[in-house]
Amino acid sequence: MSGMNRRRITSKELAKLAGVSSATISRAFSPDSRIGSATRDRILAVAREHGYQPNAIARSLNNQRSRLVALVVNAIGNPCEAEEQQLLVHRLQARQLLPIILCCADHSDRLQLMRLASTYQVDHVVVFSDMVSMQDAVDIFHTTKPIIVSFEPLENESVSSIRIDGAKAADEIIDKIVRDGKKRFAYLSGTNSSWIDKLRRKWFADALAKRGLAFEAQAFGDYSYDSGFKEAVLLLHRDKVDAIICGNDVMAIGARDAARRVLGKNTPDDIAIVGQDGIAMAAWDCNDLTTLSLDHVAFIDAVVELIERHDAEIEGPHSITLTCTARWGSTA
Amino acid sequence: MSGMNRRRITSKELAKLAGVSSATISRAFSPDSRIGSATRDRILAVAREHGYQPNAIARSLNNQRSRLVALVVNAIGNPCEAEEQQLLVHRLQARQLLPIILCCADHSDRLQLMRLASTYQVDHVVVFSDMVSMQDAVDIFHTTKPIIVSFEPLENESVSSIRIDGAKAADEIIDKIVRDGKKRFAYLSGTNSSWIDKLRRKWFADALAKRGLAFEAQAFGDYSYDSGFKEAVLLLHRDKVDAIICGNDVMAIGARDAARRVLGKNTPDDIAIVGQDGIAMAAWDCNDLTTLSLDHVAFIDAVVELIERHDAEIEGPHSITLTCTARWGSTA
DNA sequence: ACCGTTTGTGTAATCGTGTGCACAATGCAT
DNA sequence: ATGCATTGTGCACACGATTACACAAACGGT
Repeated sequence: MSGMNRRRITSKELAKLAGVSSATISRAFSPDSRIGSATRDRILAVAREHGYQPNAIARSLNNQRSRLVALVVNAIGNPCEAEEQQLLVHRLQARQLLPIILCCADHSDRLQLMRLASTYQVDHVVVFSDMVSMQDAVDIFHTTKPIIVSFEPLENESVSSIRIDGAKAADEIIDKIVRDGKKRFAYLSGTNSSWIDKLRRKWFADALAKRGLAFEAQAFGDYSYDSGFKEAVLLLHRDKVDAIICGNDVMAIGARDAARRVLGKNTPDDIAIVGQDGIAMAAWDCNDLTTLSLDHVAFIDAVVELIERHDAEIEGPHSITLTCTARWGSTA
Repeated sequence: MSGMNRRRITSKELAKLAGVSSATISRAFSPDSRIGSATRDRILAVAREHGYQPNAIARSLNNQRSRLVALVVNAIGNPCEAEEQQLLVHRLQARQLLPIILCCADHSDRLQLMRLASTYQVDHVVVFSDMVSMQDAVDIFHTTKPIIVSFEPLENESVSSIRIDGAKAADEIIDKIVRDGKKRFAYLSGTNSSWIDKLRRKWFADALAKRGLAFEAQAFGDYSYDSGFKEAVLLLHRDKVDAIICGNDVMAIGARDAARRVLGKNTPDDIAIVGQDGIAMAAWDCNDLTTLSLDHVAFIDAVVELIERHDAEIEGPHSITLTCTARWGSTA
């Protein structure tokens, strides 16, 4: 039992050992299939003894279903996505689906990476990353309708999507900050080219416009703590803003640290800082961030619902909309 | 080109379209194989036109190599592992290997999960998690020698391992804290049953013993911020300790917050707090943690080296040892 | 005793590639 | 012109499972 056997036993060999045909072996492992219960028990016993498990690769080839799911993400470590990734992986595993992670952030040729995954005949594709275009995803996985996490309405027949709406929550947050007397707002983007970032910014810009205000400055980071820290120093020192809306929570923490450490300004009295995502870390005592938050569980529920709908071969694209809420901390 | 075609084209169909046999199609996609360059160009053109890519599942079945790698981890979100996971996934992708994540933390039956992955004939297995035993990993992936991230010397023929040694760094850290006048030490474990945790604790316990001291209290958390916070309150209030060594950085941050918030004690004057892992967040200005740190890049380099050695079919187990270093912050 | 149905099993085809072998065509040296 | 090495291509089988079909055995009802 222990140690390393060079080769894995096949159904045909097991068949010989159990004195049956390989078809019967297969049936022993298919829950509802015509087979004598005595035979099944005997086969399972012999199988266990020899460490036999049906080869999923061969089964996938025959079935035309791999039970693999491609998850296209920006990065793994980034907490904004990590909590959702963790939840989704858990839900997939419970359904006996295996996730293949495609990590876009540091891979030079994202399209080639997606093509590689598509050759593995993945059953589902979930695109979390805003670094790949919807059209590329559709073209590359042309037999597998992708599920796109989108912030804007996508009108594409070949895509199911989850839309996220934070307009109302952004309005509440801006309302509070303006009533607190802040006047000069800046937006700290996570990237300079992503449509997700553009839409998030629009939620806050609209809320400001409603009150006759606008962003007086804008900076571009890379969703990291360090970039939040560095850009905030510039915004506070050069542009003299007194409120910074950040593209995610991690940059917001960096910005808060920069304000406190470099300029000696504290939240929320001297300046207001707002994050986005609602990661667990934002609620830690040392951070206590005000943030535009999304219910991660509801979010992943929506993804799973789309996957199931897809599994059941219900035709047509489908779209689910989720709304963000404001989570209040002591930074705004 | 755009939109969704129900079925994927096969090599036989493409063969008909290009006026060759399916064997020639296959050769067109194999870099060094005897084929006329004119034929290859023509085939690749037709393939591109029809969106043909060879089916990796079928190829794997034929090749006996899947180019899939199973990564057995505790969780995805947990920053301790996330940085390394990110690095490793990047390196794998550069080698055209696809990672399948097995997430142990929240899955009730970890062994079944590993068995599922093993049916996909993964080429390599990397076990990061301390929640599965070495023997289970060897038994389940009996044709695939696993690579185990271990903290103790493993003498098993069927395993390659990476050992991590933090004894010297722990000694340096304890030395500093003792010279600062601290006397009552506590250890805050991440789990109550893991051998990784036991060994980490031993590094510090040995360093204390060398100075005629010992841990006066021990608590068990779950590697999370909240558990660090809660257990630290108990340790400080009930056991009156003045130094807490934590099983990872995240719990250390929780403990620091608890000390400051609940008991009004500050580091490093009133109490000393030490983390482990050396995650990026530990170095953030708001944390500035003293921590037993591991060079993540060197660590992943070692993993990749073992994978390559395994790929080249170099026989025999191999083991690489890495040493931790102390990273000084303002908490101890 | 006969017929229809149900049950259990084997045979053989299939999924889409890769590759050893055979063989024709070409190039080169004598 | 002959012999030999090289190149390019097709045929056919293997990889390891699933499953439609066929068929024998068992069973129940009249």
